[in-house]
Amino acid sequence: MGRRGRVVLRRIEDRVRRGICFRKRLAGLEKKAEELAVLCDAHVGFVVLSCSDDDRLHHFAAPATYALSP
Amino acid sequence: MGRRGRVVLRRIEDRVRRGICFRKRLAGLEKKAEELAVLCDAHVGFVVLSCSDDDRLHHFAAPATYALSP
DNA sequence: CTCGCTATCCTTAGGTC
DNA sequence: TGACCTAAGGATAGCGA
Repeated sequence: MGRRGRVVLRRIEDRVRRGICFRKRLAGLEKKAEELAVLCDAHVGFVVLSCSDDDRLHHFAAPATYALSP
Repeated sequence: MGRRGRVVLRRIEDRVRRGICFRKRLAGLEKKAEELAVLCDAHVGFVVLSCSDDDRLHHFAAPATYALSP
């Protein structure tokens, strides 16, 4: 189990595997974006347009932590 | 060395540490965004507005891999 | 298909220079 | 200040159910 090798930056040709990867990584990106917003006091927003999985537009926005101290 | 404990989702109060964390995580987010774009054939773009580090707007955009096969 | 598991790779906080 | 190093926590590909 687990990942076999290192990530190769290349389009995943298999449709099913690409779709699964898309959903998992989209969730991962949201988490990272939120962490950046909270930990580092920044507004973060992103848009993802799936071209060959669900052909949909996904978006996410996280406000910065309410500035308590400078 | 290495990280000491788990990441606590809370604004980092120390200005220097927050700034270092911001730059590292911004770079990490860019990498993740590009991987999502390439691996999963999606357009990805994001905007980050630093509220207390450099007070600047950072942006990033990655085009999907040119659709070779459906 | 979706969910949960986990070995494996990746990211990064804290440190040094 | 920035670049580099490393341990450790975190993300995730492949599977099983």
